[in-house]
Amino acid sequence: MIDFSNTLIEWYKENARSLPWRFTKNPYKIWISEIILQQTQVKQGLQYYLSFIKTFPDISSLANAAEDKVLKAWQGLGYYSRARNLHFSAKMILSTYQGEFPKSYKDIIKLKGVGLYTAAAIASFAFDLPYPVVDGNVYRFLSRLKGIKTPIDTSEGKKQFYELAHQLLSLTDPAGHNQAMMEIGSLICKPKLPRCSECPFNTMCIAYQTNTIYDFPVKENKVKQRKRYFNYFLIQEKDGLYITKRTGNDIWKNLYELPLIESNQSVSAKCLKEELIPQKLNFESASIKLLHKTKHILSHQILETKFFLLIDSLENVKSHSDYIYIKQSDLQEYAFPQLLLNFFAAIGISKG
DNA sequence: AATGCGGGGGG
DNA sequence: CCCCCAGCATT
Repeated sequence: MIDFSNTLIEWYKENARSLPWRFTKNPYKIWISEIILQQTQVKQGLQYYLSFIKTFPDISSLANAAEDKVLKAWQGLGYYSRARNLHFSAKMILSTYQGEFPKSYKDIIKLKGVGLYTAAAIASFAFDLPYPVVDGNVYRFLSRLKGIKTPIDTSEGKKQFYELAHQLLSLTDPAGHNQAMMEIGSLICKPKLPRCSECPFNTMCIAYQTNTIYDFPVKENKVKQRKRYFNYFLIQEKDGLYITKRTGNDIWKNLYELPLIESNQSVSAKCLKEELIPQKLNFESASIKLLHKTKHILSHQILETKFFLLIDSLENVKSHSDYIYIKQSDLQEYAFPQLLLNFFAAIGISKG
């Protein structure tokens, strides 16, 4: 296995991308980068990393911030529980570890939002500890290299790939080895059109040698998408409008949005005006007009969304204690889901 | 073991 | 349209 690791690390030295989190041993910065890069590509995460570090340069600045500010820094990136967990864990490091980032794998993995992959990444990159990283890139690379057909999304598969990665891991340079495993998966052993001719392992790669690269990795789980119907209401007053905070265990928890009625099918303006708005918002004499219509795709939900301009008496609006009146110019102070940002941009009210 | 959680990109 | 991406928490 020494040969494998040496070849891998040599390849990495020649081909690694220059990325900001690769020039630091600061566990805080490495932590932030790893959380941002969960299920997120480098191209999309890079700017968020730079601005996040600028806004929250260290553990205490993150821990002492309001959650709204942390979510605002995360706006548009998705999987917002990552931001909430980062904030929670920063406070936890302050109170439990006196502000010093934990140095052992067993303490690192106790942080909320840090699982097997991220703990191994932080432990190896920041502290040179010999824990193997197994992410999507590594699954793909190793499954092709060894011709492993165990589905990667089963506990048996996870165990098998973790053990293989552990067995291959360099003990002299676990950090470089781990970076290299993911980088070769990302740059060479890509899902589509992998660059096998440039791969230093092509002569020993089972998938390449048997011309079956697209048979790997094997996955079992099928994702089903749920359809939902959102009806949003733009309620304007003077130079401002009403927004509300999403609570509860659903998408976009703790982000802001417009007053909403969710229906179980597509509904007309007439139906909203005559039935749903009186029923759910208690507005008896609202007049509404369709402004914008869109389909927003999440990985697991399809949101058929309509936006209406709603006009009603001020007393009715104000009776909703969870509606917050803000000036349009203050929209940028609040974190909105991408769906709402798209709407604001489409009708030209402010740039969030 | 199964499910929920965003959003962008590529073929 | 499809699948993929530096995963994790909850149940």
